Amino acid sequence: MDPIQFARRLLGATLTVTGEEGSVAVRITETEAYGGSDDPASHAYRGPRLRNATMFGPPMHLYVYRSYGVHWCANVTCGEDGLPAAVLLRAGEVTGGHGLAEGRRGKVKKQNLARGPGNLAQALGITGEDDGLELTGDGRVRLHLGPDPSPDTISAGPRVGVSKAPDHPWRFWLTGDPTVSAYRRAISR
DNA sequence: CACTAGATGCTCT
DNA sequence: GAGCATCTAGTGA
Repeated sequence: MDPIQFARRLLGATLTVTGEEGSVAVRITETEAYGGSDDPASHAYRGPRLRNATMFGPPMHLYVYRSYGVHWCANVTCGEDGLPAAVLLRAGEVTGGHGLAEGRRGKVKKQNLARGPGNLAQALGITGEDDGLELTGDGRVRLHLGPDPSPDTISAGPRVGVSKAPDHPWRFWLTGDPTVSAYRRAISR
């Protein structure tokens, strides 16, 4: 599927991760689309590498990479087998397993538990070991798509933290949601 | 509140 | 050796 369409489709979806300590569920409120050889900001732009192998695999799988040495970031692949495309999960609202999420994140406001890609992955307990997991089965990580969100609740803007292709408005979020990350405040105005 | 700067480790040049 | 799909603490208004 086209990553841009898929990024919008993922808004409002619920991602559940079950570990030994229990489950944490997150309602996704912010996403970013990444393509393949046509997207200079994508990890897949320069072709397949060890790190991005999952992006070239089948759709509806979890692609996890390490960012700035310390953080994990979670993506959902959406391209057919061999065609790289993925959607980065940038922020969400914790809807289940608050205690577990708080234990992992430390003392932060509830709305900030899964605010930002690194924090979202940490609250859910996602690490590099989860790279390549299937999302449609009943495994450790499950994605539950909700109804297609109506377009007038979605805002779009340039992607965050990306130096290339800044003119691509491929970041999407639910308008006005308090859990959306705001490092680069009000962009597309 | 708004903004800046540094930590941190892996990947590619 | 540079450049990151980042986060937090700290400063100044």
